[in-house]
Amino acid sequence: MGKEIALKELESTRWINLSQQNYINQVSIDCVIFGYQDRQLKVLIPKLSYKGDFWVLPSGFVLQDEDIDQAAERILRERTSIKGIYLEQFQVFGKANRNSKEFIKLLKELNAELIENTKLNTDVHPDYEWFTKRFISIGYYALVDINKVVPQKSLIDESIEWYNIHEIPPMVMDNNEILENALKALRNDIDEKLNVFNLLPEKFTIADVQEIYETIFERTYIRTNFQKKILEFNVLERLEKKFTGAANKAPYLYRFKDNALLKYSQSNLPQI
Amino acid sequence: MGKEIALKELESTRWINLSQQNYINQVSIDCVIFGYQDRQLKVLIPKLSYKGDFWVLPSGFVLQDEDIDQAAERILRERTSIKGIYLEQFQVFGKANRNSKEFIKLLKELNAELIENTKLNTDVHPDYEWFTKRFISIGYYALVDINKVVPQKSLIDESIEWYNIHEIPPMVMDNNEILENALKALRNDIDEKLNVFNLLPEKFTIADVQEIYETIFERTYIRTNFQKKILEFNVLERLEKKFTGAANKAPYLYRFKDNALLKYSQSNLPQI
DNA sequence: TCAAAAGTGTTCAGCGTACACCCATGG
DNA sequence: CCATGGGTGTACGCTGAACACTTTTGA
Repeated sequence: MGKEIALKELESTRWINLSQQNYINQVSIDCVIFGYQDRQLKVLIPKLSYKGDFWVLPSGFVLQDEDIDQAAERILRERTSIKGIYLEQFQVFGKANRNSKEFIKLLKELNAELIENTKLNTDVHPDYEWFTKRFISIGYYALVDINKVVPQKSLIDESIEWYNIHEIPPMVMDNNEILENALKALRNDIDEKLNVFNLLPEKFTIADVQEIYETIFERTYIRTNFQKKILEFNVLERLEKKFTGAANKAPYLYRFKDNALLKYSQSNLPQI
Repeated sequence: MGKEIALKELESTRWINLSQQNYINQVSIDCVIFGYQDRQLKVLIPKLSYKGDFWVLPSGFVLQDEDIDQAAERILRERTSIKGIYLEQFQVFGKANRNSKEFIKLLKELNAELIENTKLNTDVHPDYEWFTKRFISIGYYALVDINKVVPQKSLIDESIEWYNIHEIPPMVMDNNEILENALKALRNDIDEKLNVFNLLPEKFTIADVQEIYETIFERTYIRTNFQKKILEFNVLERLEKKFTGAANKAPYLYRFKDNALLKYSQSNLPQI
C-alpha cells in the first residue's frame, strides 16, 4: 500500500480527520442505523479495540458549508455504502458533561500508533484540542434495507456489526441513551411518517410488514386486521403475486407508492 | 446612569456579550414563547430598530459548562422574568446558509454607537468574528402564563411585544419558519404531553381550556364532549366553584395535578 | 383432496359524536 | 321564574377488534 493511498484512507476516517478546522466545533452527529432481519431489529455499531473494547455509534462532524442533514447523509453513506438513506433528526443531546476525555485519550494513543505504522510524516499529526471539549450531538435515526448495506469500518475500527436491539453492547458516554430515544422516536413516527417500508426491499408482502411491526412494538397483531390497517393507509401499490413454492395461496407483493406521502398529508378530522 | 451600571447592563445583553469566548461557537438557541390572551395565541418577539426594523426570536448561546436545557431556561428567564418555564426542544435548524452577515453588520454599527454613548472604554469593543459565521440553532418552544410575564428588552431592543400568531412580523433569516414549526410541534404534543395548562393560571375552568384548544387548532369543539375528553385525561383536580357574578351556574375551577404526567405515562394498548 | 396460508366478509363491543335534559345563579 | 351557561346522562353511528369463511396453492 503506497503512502498516498494510506493518506487518502486516513483522510476518509472521522478519527484521523480531527485536525481539520473546517468542521463546526463542539457539534457532532450521532446516527442510529436500524435494519431488519430474521424477526430481529438490528443496529449497526462499530467497535474499537484498544486497551479494551469501545462501542460508539456511527458519528461525525458538520462541515462549515454543509447542511446538518447533508452531514448525516454523508456519515451514513460512508458507513453503509448507500446513498440517499432515509433518516430523521429526532433529538439533540446537550448535557454539559458530554465529553469523552478518557475515551479520547485512548484514541490519541491509538491514532499515534496508526500514523507511526503507516509511516506518514509528522505533519499529519492531528491537533486534538478542539475534540476533547464538551460536545453537542444531533441525533439521527436511519432506516435501511439491511441487505443493501455493505458496512464500512474505519481504520481504527476493529469491526462494524449489526447488533440485535436486545443485545446492544455498552457504548461510550450517553450513546445507549441516544439509541433508546431513537427507538422511541421510531415507534412514535411509524404510523405518521409511514417510514417502516424503508426497512424492506422494494417489493414485499403484507406479512413482511407485520413481522416488522411485531418486532418493533414487541407485540402480536391479528393478521386480517393488520392487513386492513396497512392497506387503508393507501400508500401501497399491489404488484404480482409472490411465488413461494409453498403449498398455499401465494401472497401479493406490494410496493411503496412514491407519491404516497403527499396524498397522505391531506387529513380531515371529525368534530369532538 | 453610572458607568458601572451601564457596563453591567451591557453584559446582561446577548448582543454585547459577543466577545465572550466561553460560549459554544456556532450554536444558538432560538425560543418561541407562546402565551394566551383574549382568544389569541401570542408569541413574544423583540424588535430592533436601526436603519430599519428587525424582528428576531429571543435567542442566546450555550455556555461551556451549561446543559442546553439550562441555556434555554436562562434565556427564557432573562426575557420573561420567570423561573422554571415549561419548555420543549423541538427541532434543530442547520442549513449551511444560516448566517446573518447582513444583519450582523448593522448590529456592529449599532453596538459601536451604544458603547460610544455609554462612554465605555474601548476595551469592551467586542470581537464579532465568531458571530458572523454560520450557526446551528436549537429550537425550543415555551408555554407561559402571559399574565406572569414581565417582558425584558435588551439595551438594543426597541421593544419586546406579544404578537398574535396570525400577525407575526417578518423576522430575520429563517425565524418565521422556526415559529411555524414550533406551532406544529405544539399541536402535535398537546394531547400527549398535556402541556396546554402551562398557558393558564394555576386555577382555571374547563371553558378556559376549550378556548385555548379552539384557538390553537382553529376549530370549534362541542362543549359537553370537550369537557369529558379533558376530564378523562385524569390530570385535573377539581377545586371550588368560580364566582363569576353572572346569572348562571358557577363553573368549577380546576388545577393541574403535579403528579399527573407520571400516572398518564402508563398506557395500555389494545390489540389490533 | 388435504393442509396451510392468503384474502375477504361479518359480527359485535366500545368509543366518540351529538344532543337532550337537569342544575345553579342573578336579575 | 326566566335567561344563561355549567354539568350529566344517553342514544346512535362508526370504527376496529375478533373471528368465520372462502380462495389459492403444492403435495
